[in-house]
Amino acid sequence: MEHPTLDDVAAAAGVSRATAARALGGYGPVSEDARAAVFAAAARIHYRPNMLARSMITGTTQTIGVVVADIELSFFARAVRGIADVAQAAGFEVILANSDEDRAKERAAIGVLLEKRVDGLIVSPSSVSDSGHLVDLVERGLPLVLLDRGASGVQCDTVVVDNRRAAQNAVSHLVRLGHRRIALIVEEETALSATDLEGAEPGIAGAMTSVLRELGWAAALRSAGLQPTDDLIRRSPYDRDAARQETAAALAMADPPTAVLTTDETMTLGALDAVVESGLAIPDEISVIGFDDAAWTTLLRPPLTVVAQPVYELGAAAARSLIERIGGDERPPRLEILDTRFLLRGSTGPPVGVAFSSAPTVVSSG
Amino acid sequence: MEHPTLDDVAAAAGVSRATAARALGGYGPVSEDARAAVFAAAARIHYRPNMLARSMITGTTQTIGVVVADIELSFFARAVRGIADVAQAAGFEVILANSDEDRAKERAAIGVLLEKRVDGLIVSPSSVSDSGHLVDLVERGLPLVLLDRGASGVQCDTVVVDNRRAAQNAVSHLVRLGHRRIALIVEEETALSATDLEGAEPGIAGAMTSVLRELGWAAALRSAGLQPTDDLIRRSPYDRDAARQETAAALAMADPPTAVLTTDETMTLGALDAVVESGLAIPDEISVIGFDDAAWTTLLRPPLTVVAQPVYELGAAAARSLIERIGGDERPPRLEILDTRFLLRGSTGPPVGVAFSSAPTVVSSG
DNA sequence: GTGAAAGCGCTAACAC
DNA sequence: GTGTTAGCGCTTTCAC
Repeated sequence: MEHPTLDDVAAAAGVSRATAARALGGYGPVSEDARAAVFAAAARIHYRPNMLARSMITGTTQTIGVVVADIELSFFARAVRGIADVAQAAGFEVILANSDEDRAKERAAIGVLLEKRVDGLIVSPSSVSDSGHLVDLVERGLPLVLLDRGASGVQCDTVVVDNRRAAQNAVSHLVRLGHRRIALIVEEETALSATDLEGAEPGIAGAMTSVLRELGWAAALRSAGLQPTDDLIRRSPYDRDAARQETAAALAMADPPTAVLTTDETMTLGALDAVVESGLAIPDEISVIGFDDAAWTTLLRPPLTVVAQPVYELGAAAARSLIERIGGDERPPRLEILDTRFLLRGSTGPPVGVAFSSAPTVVSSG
Repeated sequence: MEHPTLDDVAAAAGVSRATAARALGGYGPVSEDARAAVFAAAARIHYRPNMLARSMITGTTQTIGVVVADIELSFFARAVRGIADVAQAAGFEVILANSDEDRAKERAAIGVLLEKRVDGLIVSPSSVSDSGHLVDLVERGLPLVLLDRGASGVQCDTVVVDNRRAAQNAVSHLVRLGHRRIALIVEEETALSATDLEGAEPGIAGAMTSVLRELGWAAALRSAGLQPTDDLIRRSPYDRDAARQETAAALAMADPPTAVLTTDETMTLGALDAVVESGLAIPDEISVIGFDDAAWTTLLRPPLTVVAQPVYELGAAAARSLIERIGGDERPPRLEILDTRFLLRGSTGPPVGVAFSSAPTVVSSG
């Protein structure tokens, strides 16, 4: 039989459809004999409930939609694994869509997910400001959790790290080592970096991660009496080779940086390409701090000092929140902020000509 | 309105349900006026078709199930991206499940996917021999494509690379350089490596990739008159640190290898950990070839020589096949073999005491 | 404890 | 061209 139905089971067991449904569904009263007969029949004819039919009635599909920029990036791959594990343990499946940071793709993907009647959505929004479609979701009452970044005006659970502070800590470490020229290799924001950066500082989830990391970098410099000048901000298309070029340009300046911070794995790879190419010794001639603790960072000699995000946990936490919401949790939206860790390894040291000193005097003398 | 239905649209447009359906579905004859009215009404009340209801009738969900070992591994992340791109372009969504190479999880995942009535499945089977559940799928007529590995007795499209030959080529290169002690760092197969390795050699997709790579390694040695002895095969749990330990043990032998081949990224990371720890110079004291062209391999000094698989394309090809099958393609099952590339970079060179010679005499003298 | 029957939202015959 | 109608496979009253 192609797809045996409940009727087939009922017929094979010699009971009515209702009885078969009750037995299989484990609800309502069913006699032992009937139960046994139904289960035997179901097994015999390889019955599998049709979730589509069930979903039409119950209104739940036990499916969540996940929209990330690109599953190929290890950040999202790991986060999705966190989501999938929590979802699966709770009896949910995951439909995955890639947005490539493109609003139109994101909107389209969400549209399809809606038509498939997912019970909820986890989205890593491609824009902080252009979030009308997300607001719509919330207004319709569809459970939504934002992952990795916030979206302005969207009243829903959001799971992030404190990107600003994480970057600020990393740069402060460099400042403490005596660095005064600290470059930032950051992906350029297509839309709103400029507006976000002037004016009031966005909240913890009020901008794209790279913008917040840039803010943290700038804040650390300022609080050390240093200027986050334009020549130190190296904006690059989101692409390893572009990052390499920007970094190379930075290193070629008359007054080159003695340290660089990157804002994610792709930028780190490009920056290191340039550093390796330059022949500069790490950390003696140039200190490097990467964002994200990729597996390969410990393989380098010296191993790379990084800002590590709890990536798996970010996904898992998002899934947990979503499932609670699907379960009917009506509490006010939460902003969940997970801790980053600064992993001090070997790629950072005092700049040339500065003997290491734990005293901050080296810094304030600038 | 929570979820406006087709009836709501029809009512709002002042037509019957059938007309609304025809207009929205773009089939059957509809007058211009009616069309316009229906579309206007649909937009006004934010109508979205309920795919569940549609699927119940059409028998197609426009959804494919994908079961891989672990989306967190960059191999699968990239393959899934290939799948998702092709699927999405053809109007399909992807439901993702991780099996962790566990047959029970794989079976369970497929079961759920079946209940959700996916139109087809792409599976990276966790076992080559225990494939009854996959045979069932094929017998039921559900489109199935195997990714990265075959499964015995399963008559369906399979997309792989020639792992045996890829490994053989890599090792042959080392042999040509003059190496006579070439270790293999390979994940241990829980079940069937032993049986697979004695007896007749399995076909191109007749075993797990690591087994085939091992076979290739052994074949290359034998055809150079060398013995693939047990001390050179280093079987490790699938874990970076375990691979490091096995590699360290190999390097500590009285007669240590002068070259090592690994069988995937995780093994490569562990092996390199050990090599770096040992202080041996690459390639002067030890040559290394990795399997899979991870992004970081070009960052190392020297950059790593690797066997590169067309990972994205593997996924894309699987999705293409699957969608053809879903579309009714009834041709006999195909085995699609994509080409690997041997990327000669800096981590390979002649062994200590062997001046480089392009003549194979160095080899045959062994 | 069990069965008959209604109906989820849609498509697809089938009449008009 | 348009409307009416019968289901898809299931859950869930409601009688018995």
